[in-house]
Amino acid sequence: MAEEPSERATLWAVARRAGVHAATASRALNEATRPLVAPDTIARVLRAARDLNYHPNHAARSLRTQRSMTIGVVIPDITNSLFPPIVRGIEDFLAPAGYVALVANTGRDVDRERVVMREMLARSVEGIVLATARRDYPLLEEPPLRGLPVVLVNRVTDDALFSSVSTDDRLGARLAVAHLLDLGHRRIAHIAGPDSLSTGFGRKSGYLEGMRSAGVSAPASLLVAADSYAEEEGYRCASELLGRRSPFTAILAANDMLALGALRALDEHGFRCPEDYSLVGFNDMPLVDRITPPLTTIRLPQYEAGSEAARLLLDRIRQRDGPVSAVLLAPKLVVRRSTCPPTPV
Amino acid sequence: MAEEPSERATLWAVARRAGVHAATASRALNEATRPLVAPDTIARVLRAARDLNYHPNHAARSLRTQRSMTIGVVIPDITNSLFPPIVRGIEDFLAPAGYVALVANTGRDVDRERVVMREMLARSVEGIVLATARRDYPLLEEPPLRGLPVVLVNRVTDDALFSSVSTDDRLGARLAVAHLLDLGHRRIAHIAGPDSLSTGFGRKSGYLEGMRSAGVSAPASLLVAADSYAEEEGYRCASELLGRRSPFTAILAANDMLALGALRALDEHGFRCPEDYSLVGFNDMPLVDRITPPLTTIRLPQYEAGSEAARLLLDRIRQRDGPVSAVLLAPKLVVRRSTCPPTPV
DNA sequence: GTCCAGATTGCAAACGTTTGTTGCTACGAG
DNA sequence: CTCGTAGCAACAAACGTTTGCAATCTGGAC
Repeated sequence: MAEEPSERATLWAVARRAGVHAATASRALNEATRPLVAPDTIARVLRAARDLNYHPNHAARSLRTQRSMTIGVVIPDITNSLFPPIVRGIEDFLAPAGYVALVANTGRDVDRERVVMREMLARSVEGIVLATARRDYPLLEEPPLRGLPVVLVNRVTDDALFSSVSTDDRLGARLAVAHLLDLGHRRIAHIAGPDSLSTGFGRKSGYLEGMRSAGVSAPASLLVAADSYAEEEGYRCASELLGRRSPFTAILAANDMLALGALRALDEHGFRCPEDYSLVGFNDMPLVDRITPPLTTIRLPQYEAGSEAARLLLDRIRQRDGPVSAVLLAPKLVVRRSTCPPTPV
Repeated sequence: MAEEPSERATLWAVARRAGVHAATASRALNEATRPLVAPDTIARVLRAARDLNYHPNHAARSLRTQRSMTIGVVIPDITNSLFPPIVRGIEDFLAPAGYVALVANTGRDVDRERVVMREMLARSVEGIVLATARRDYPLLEEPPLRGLPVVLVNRVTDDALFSSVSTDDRLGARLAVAHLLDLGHRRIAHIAGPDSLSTGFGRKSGYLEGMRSAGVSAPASLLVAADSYAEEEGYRCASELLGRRSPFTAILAANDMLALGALRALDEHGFRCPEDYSLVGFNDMPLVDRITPPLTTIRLPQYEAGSEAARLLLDRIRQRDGPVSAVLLAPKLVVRRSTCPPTPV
């Protein structure tokens, strides 16, 4: 009775116990090849495998089949609350398919991205989900990535060389602008995100479109560009807007962190939100509904973006020459209390 | 000139180009065995490897060396802001050592944990960092994990069978209690976390110790237990406290989410924080400094906990029979505006 | 009775490394 | 001049799978 399965059971062990050749055991164990083997042999093999608590050696299988059942996920920073839901979406979709994700944080460092992708290639990932794209992103065309399935998420490149899943940033910004216009605002400022990112650029475009199509002017004096999505930048940009001579009654920030910075600036200048200035953010980060005032913002379907990206990637892995598709998800305006009609002068 | 490195270069290709045997190339490429080969041979091999853009096949190496250079990380939910810093701490420590982390979310489902660990074992992880431990956690003693290096992080088990890294929860709670006592509070209520988790239990113990050692009574009427760390539970527990006939002037919640729920309860009952009730949380989640009122809380060194856990795990992987150590990190009281002296009646 | 098709299974070669062992060369000591 | 030895490189055998091909067997049609 001395069970001693301390060493991991090998396929040969299973085969021997079932009284067959390893090749037969292999065929019996794999769904796809199972029809090739006789029913009672299948039963014997399965039983032996269970008895020995057999689990196939992943490395050996990878080596033989050239498939790692692993995909890479490259994000700027998991600590940024935008990304955890995306990562979960990816993993939850991947898991049932037997895939597993290698997640790497690269900050905003392109060199680091290069290193990380090499490392992933060394581990033979079958594809990569990339959340670090810039609008112009030559990295993707460098040789090491040649032919590797890639799906962009959240941020996209200008040229649609790769499949992507993103939120309709222009639409989101237009929704926000429309909301402010509805409330009666006309002088609406915009703290734009980096032009190099599709999110920054798209939201700015949406803002401009929204204003223009309503026949409201959006002069340069109402526009200020943030260098990054950091709270500090929001503070700086809002302060700059307030310092300009151009009056406004509302601010649309390109994301919630910028909005939080702007809120702090308003506060320190002795202004109240929303009474003096309405404020709209972007992303609907956790807890922005609990700050003062609860932030009106644009909600992005992040989890769906993640799982959709994973779906696209698996499609592409299974069918290398499939179509390149750019999925646009719809954002949603969430009205809270950081916006109200402008106070009449 | 027709460079055609489309197929991944193999070690043999490198060897051939350098005019040596694959074995020699292997030795030249690996730090540890490099001294065995002649200097100019090393140079030739290195050069050939660079020319061909050679990257060793991970699966083949794993198969041969029986080492996957991969560790598993099991957490309840990456979407919970407590965990991203921990995961980063782990990954940042692992990366320089050439290791990579497989991260899995299991929710609060023990069966899922089992499945996930099996999957990890199938991929031959060399160790596991576990953030899902309960105080009584038989799963760890089941055969599949036999002998696999495991390090617990954040939550620990009662019996110190495995190395662990956690914050000193008792100390944290005592700091919070001391702070409230300093302010003059005497009737301090506690919304405790689940007793099944070391965090819930430890913080409750710390609360009781803190009260007792100051000679202040902590009757059962001031204690209420949450079933989970959900905001909703905080709301329920605070409402229950308010409904009881036992007066109090401050609440120590076992974490920030519970505190947020409590805050909502106070609000809905028409009480103000901190004027009517002081409130202390635990964790210092992002943005709790921006809510109203900014939350006084206990900050945990999460990133350090992660990297420390990774360090312990690597130690153990390299030296299987090393000592079992339980690292306790020091929490820190962060005073904000949700606490103030009790208002005299 | 012969032959063929179909159903099962076994055989053996790969996949790309690492590493124990052996073989070669040259050099210094005796 | 011989021998031992050090330094270096090659050989070959693994690691645990999968899979094309060949081999065996069965039963049925002619």
